[in-house]
Amino acid sequence: MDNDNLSNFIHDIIDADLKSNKYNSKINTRFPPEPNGFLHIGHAKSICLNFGIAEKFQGHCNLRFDDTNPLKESDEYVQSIISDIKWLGFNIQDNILYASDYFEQFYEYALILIKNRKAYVDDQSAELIKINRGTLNKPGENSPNRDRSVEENIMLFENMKAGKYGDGEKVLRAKINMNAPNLNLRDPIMYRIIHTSHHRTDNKWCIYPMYDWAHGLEDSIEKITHSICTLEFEDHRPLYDWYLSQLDIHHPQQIEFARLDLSYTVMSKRKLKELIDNNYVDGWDDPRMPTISGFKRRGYSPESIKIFCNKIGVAKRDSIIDYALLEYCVREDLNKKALRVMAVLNPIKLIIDNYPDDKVEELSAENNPENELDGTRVLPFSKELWIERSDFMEDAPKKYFRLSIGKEVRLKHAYYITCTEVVKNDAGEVIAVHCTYDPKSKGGWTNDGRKVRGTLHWVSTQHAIDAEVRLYDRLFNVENPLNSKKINNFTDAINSSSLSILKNCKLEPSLSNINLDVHYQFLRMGYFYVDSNSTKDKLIFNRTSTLRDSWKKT
RNA sequence: UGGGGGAUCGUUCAAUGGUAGGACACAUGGUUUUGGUCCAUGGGAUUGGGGUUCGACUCCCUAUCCCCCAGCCA
Repeated sequence: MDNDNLSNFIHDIIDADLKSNKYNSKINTRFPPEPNGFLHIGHAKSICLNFGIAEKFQGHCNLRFDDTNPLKESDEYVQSIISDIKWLGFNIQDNILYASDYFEQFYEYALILIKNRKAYVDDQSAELIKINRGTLNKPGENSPNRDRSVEENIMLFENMKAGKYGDGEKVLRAKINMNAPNLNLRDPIMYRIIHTSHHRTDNKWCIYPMYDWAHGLEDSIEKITHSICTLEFEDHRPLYDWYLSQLDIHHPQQIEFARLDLSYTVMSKRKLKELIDNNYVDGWDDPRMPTISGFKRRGYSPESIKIFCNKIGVAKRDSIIDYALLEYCVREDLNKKALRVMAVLNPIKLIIDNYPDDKVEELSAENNPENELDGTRVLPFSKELWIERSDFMEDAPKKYFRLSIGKEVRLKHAYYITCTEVVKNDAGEVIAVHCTYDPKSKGGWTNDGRKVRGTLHWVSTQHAIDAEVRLYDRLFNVENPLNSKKINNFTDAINSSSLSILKNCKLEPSLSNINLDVHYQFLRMGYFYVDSNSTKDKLIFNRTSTLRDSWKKT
């Protein structure tokens, strides 16, 4: 990945900081997910940004779990996040950290703020705190508990920690300014009481730090230099800075960028979970999901995701990236590495009348025209073949290069054939096509200068293996399901045909010894990848993407 | 209408007072044993109005539009 050439406004800031020796020339970043869901491609953007900066500037990037809310988090999510980041190819062996490992330190820091009269325990109910916070246009009102003595605050805070109060009975608040125009500064809550066991600290704690209190401290403890987050945290930066200044500890610079949004999908963990919970998709790794695990199962390569993340750029304005760009990136990568094979998805029979009944020929086929090193394989050829239903048409339009009666086409790697006759069932559906072949065109070529435009893929019926193939389309019918005038709820825009399952597909026999981790190109049909639920007895392929198709029916 | 951000081809990212450029998408050709790949060509943008300047996407004024914030979520 050549990200040395990458640049964006954050790189510019770092360049300037390096020049002024702001952080002793050591650059540290972090990727801080909350383990409350699976990672999606928006996270991949952040991962590539943060790990990419570490690579480019010879620094470090930590994976740090922001596990400050036991109500929503679990080890299952921790494990999925680790595995997704490893799959993307970033080295995190020694860099997996947890906010929960710093809880003791956070507590000590809180005591310092209390002693400096910068924090107090508040007994007000959640409702009251909300009311007294004021509104966008109205200033807040001081809590009656705001001026408790240091001693009383320490005692109450210790009691909070010791579990003497129930959930919501007390909170620790920073004493800043209830009149601040920035709502985040109106005595924000630092600790709340939650009597729930935590996936790592178990029942050791019943007070848990809020994001704003914890995040800067985590960054500071880890000696992060550039704390990169998304735009909605711009309003939180004054608070981030306030906590660190009060404590007078290492002070990273928070920088905000616009999160990734992709057309025809949704990107919030909450919405994705809603799709799962309501059975619109099969789970976090459903191949239609914009999750890392979804893309993996769909057959995207980690490289294609990284190419994409580096191509979309980093800026501060809200934008929606065209899904077509993602598809371009996966095609670009897979075109180089996918092994070409032949598979007929919607089969009809092709009978070569002048080919000997029992003869079987072994033809040689290249595995990848983009890479000679991928070698060749052997294809069995015989009198009866499967071809694609859409490759025959009775009344073909002018520019149809495929099969219709009287027309000659090439069978890839095999022979020229000319269509002679079509067989239909009682319902008028085509069930078989007859043709003759030209024995002199073996390998799919003659020297007589004949022009044969169409080339079809095929599979010998007696050698074919069966498989199920799953075709995927966009999950939503509108570009921006969360903000579309055409619909009320985002689920109204779900594409009801985002999945279609083909159960009668015929694959060339070389696919019987399948390699699970290989990306295939089914010739002329697209890129395909073995599904994780595939078995020896029931082979299942997912279509990663179609090929670009410049042929448009009139 | 309190505060914080942001407006550049259809989409997205650049241009840091000096020829508005790239990528994707689209269109048209060429090559081709995949209607793939590859190659070439084309159309297409500075939110509006003023100002400063030899020169403005960039600086100033003004108007407009969009996003975020009133969780004991992150």
